[in-house]
Amino acid sequence: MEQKWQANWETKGIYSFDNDDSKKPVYFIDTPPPFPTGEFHMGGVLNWSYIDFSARFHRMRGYNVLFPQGWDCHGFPTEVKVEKKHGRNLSRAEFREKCLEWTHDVVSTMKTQMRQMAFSIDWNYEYYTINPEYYKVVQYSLLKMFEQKLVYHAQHPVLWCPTCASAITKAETEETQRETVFNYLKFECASAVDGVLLIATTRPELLHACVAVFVHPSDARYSALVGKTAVTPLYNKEVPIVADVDVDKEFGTGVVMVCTFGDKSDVVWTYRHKLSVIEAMDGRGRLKNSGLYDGIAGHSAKLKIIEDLQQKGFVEKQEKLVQTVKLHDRCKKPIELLNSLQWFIKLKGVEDKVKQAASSMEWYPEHAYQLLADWADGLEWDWCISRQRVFGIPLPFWYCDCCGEVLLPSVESLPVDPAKDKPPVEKCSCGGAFVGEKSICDGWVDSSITPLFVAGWPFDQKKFEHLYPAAVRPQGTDIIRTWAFYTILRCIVLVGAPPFKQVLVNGMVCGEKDGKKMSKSLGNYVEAKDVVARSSVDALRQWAALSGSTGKDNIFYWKDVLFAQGFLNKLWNASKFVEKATVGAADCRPDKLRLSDEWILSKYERLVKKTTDSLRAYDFYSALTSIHSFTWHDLCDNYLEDVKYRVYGDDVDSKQAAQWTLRRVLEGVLRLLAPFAPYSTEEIYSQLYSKGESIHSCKWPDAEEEYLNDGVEKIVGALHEVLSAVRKYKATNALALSEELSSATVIAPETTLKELADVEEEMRNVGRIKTVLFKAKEEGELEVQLSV
RNA sequence: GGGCCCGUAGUCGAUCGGUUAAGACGCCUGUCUCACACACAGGAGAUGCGGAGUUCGAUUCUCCGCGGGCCCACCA
Repeated sequence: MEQKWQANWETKGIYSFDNDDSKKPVYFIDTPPPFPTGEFHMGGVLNWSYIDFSARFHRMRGYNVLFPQGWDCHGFPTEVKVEKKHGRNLSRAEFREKCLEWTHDVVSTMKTQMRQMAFSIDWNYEYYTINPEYYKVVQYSLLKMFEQKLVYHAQHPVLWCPTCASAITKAETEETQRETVFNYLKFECASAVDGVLLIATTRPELLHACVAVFVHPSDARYSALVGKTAVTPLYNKEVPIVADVDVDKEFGTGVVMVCTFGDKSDVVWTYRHKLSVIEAMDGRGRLKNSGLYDGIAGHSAKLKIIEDLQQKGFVEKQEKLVQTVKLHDRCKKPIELLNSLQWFIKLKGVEDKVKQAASSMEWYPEHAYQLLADWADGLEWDWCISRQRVFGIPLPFWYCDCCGEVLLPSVESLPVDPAKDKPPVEKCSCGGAFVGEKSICDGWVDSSITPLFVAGWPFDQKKFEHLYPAAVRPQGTDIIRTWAFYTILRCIVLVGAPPFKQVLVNGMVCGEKDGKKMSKSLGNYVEAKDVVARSSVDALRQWAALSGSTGKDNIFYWKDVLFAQGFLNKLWNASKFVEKATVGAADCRPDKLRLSDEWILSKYERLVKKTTDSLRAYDFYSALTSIHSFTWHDLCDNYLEDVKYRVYGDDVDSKQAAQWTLRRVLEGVLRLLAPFAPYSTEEIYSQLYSKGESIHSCKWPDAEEEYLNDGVEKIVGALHEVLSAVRKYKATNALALSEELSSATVIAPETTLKELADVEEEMRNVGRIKTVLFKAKEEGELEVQLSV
C-alpha cells in the first residue's frame, strides 16, 4: 500500500505550507540539508523520523508546518567523485558542470528514498546550495559581515590538507594514533658541555625551517645555554636558544626545535617570541626553502633526510614513539600547518554571544547544550572560511595586489564569481590592480544560513518576519560544533536574533554487532532499503522511536523493527475485528455506556494525555511505547475480549454502546499513531472512517477529561483480575477457554464486592461462568474459587 | 589532565525518593478460543557495577572508586 498512499498524498498536497495563512501558528523546522551521497542511510532515517514525527504531530495539532528540504551540495567528496570519473584535465567551468550533474543524479535517488519513508516534506520549499539564489544570499551575508569587520583577509598559519591542497578548519579534523620514530639529533653548541645539544624530533624533514631551540626556564641542565646559540645539523644554521615555560622538561631531551610550522605549539612560540618564519613546504606538502630537498614530499623527504643525517653522524639514537596525528576528516590523510593568505570569520569576542543565544534555547536533551558551550570555550583561532577548491560558492571579494585593499561587489551584481568576473573598479587608489579571489567558501559558510535562506532573508522582509526564527532545529549530535555553532553565530550577527527556539538532537546510529557508529568499513552497516524490503516503512520509522531516549546513540536492532512490524499486524487484525463488529453501527453516542466501555475510554484518555505530553517534549520513545502498550494490552487483550459477547449478542443497547466505544477508541489510536506509522494508519482509516479526507489532515485527539474515571478503572481492573484467574484455571486444568464453568466464588472485602456486583453480567459472559457467588472477607487480596 | 553521557534479568531498555523494579526480544510450558499461531494463556529469569553519605526511606540525590562511550587539551 506504500506506493498507493505516497502518490495519493502528493496529489492532494496535504503537507504544503500555507504562506498566506495568518491564523495558524507557524511551526518552521530548520531541516538539515544533507550532503548528497546517493544513499539515504540509517542515520538519516533516525534524524528525519524524529523530524517527521514532530512535523506530523504539530500539523495535526493545528500548526502551519513548514518542513522544507535543502541539499548541501558543495564539497570535497563530490569533487573527488568527479575527478575519479572525468580525470583532472577539465576546465574550471567544465568541472563545475560535472559536479552539478553528479549532484542532481544522487539527489534524485535520495529523494525517492525520502518520499518512500513518507517524510512529510513540502517539496515546494526544496533548495539547493548550488543555485544562484542561494549563492546570492551567502555572498550577501559575507558582505554584511565584512562591513561589520567580522570577515577579514589575512596571512596566517592555517590547518592545511596537502592531499586536498586546501585550507581546512579544526572542526574538519579527526585524530588517529600511529607509531613513529623519535630521532635524537645532535646540534652543535659551543656553550654546551661537550659541544653538542641533543634534540629529539619526529619531524626531521622540517629541520631547514628550524628558527630556534627551546628549553624550560627552570631546567638546570640547560639554564646556562639560554641566550646562546646552537647550529642545526645538515644546514649549519645558527639559531638562538630560548627559554619558555611551555616546554616539557620530561619529554625527549627537554630541548625542542621550533620549525615553521610543525605543530600548533610552533605557531604559538613563533608569535610569542617574534621568530622569523621559514615556509617549510608548499600546498602539496613538498619541501621548499630547503635547498637540496626541495620538491620532495612528506614521507620520502623524511626518509631521505634521516638517511643523510645518519650518514653524517648527526643521529644519536632512534626510538619508537606512539603519536596522535590529526587527519582531514574527508580524505583521512595527515594535515599540516601552513602559513597562508586566507579569509577568516572572527570568532574571538563573538563566542560568548553564541553561548548566550544557545542557552536561551530549549535543548532536547538538555545536556546537548553543554557540547556547544564546551566547544565555544575551547576555541582558539578564528574560522578560516576560504578553501582552495573549485566546487563551492565563490568568496565575493577582490583585493589589491599592491596594498591589499578589499573591494566588494554591489548587492545588485550578486552572485559574482571574482575568479572570472571583472572587478567593479579597475584600479586601486594606491595604483595597484584588483585581483579576484579564486578561493571558494567552506561548506559550513553555505549551510550556516539555512534558517535565514528559507525565511526569505534578506530580500523578502515580510516573509522573514512571518517565519523567523524557526521553531526547531533538528540535527545530529556530531555537528553541534559546526552546523549549530556556525548557524547561531552567523544568524545573531546578521539579523540580531537567534535562529531557532528549540534544538532537537539525535544520537548516532550504531551497529548491532559492535555498538559502534555504523560505517561501511566496520561491516556493521545496515541499509535502510533492506530493512524496508524485509519489513515496512512504518516498522522502520517506529524503530527510530523505539531505539532509546532522544539524543542518545541508537543501536540498530532488528528485534525493534520486527516488534514494530508485529504491532502493525496486531493493529490490522484488531481493526478487522472492529470493522466486522461495527457493521451498520450508528455514529452517535449512545445514552448509556457499560462500565467496560467507560474503563477503556478512561484508559484511552490517559493515553491521549501521555502521548501529547511526550511528543511536546520530543520524547518519542515514551509516546510510542505508550501507544503500543495501550493498544496491545488494554484494547486488544482486555477490551476486545470484554465486548465480544455484546457485539455478537442480541441486547441492542449494549451492542451499540460497545460498537460506538470500539470505533471511537480505534479512531483515536489511529490518530495518535499516525505520525509514527503514516501508511498503516491511513489505510485503516480510509477503510473504516474516511469520507475522502486523509488521516494526516485530521485533528490530533483532544483531551476530554470528563472520560477520566478512577472508580471505574478500579472496578473493571478487579473484573480483569477475576477473568485472569478464570483463564489461568482453565489453562492449568486443560480446559478449553470456551468451556463453561459451573460456578465462580469471588472472595473479597465488602466494598470490592459491592463494586464487582455492577460487572457480574460481564464476568459471567466473558468468563463463561454459569453462576457467580460473592463471599465477603475482612480484608486482603481478591481471591477466586472455581469449579467445572 | 578537564568536561559531558552512561553502567538496571541472556540481550536491549523504562522508572526524574516511597507498596511485589515497566515493557520488548530471547527462553520454558500449554492452547488453532469465531480479529490475529506474525496469536493467546501461563512461567522462569535482576542481591538495579562496587563503596560511602544525605533521608524515616534510594535503582532514583551527593561524593569516591571501577568500567564503557563521546568531546576538549597535550602529543617537540
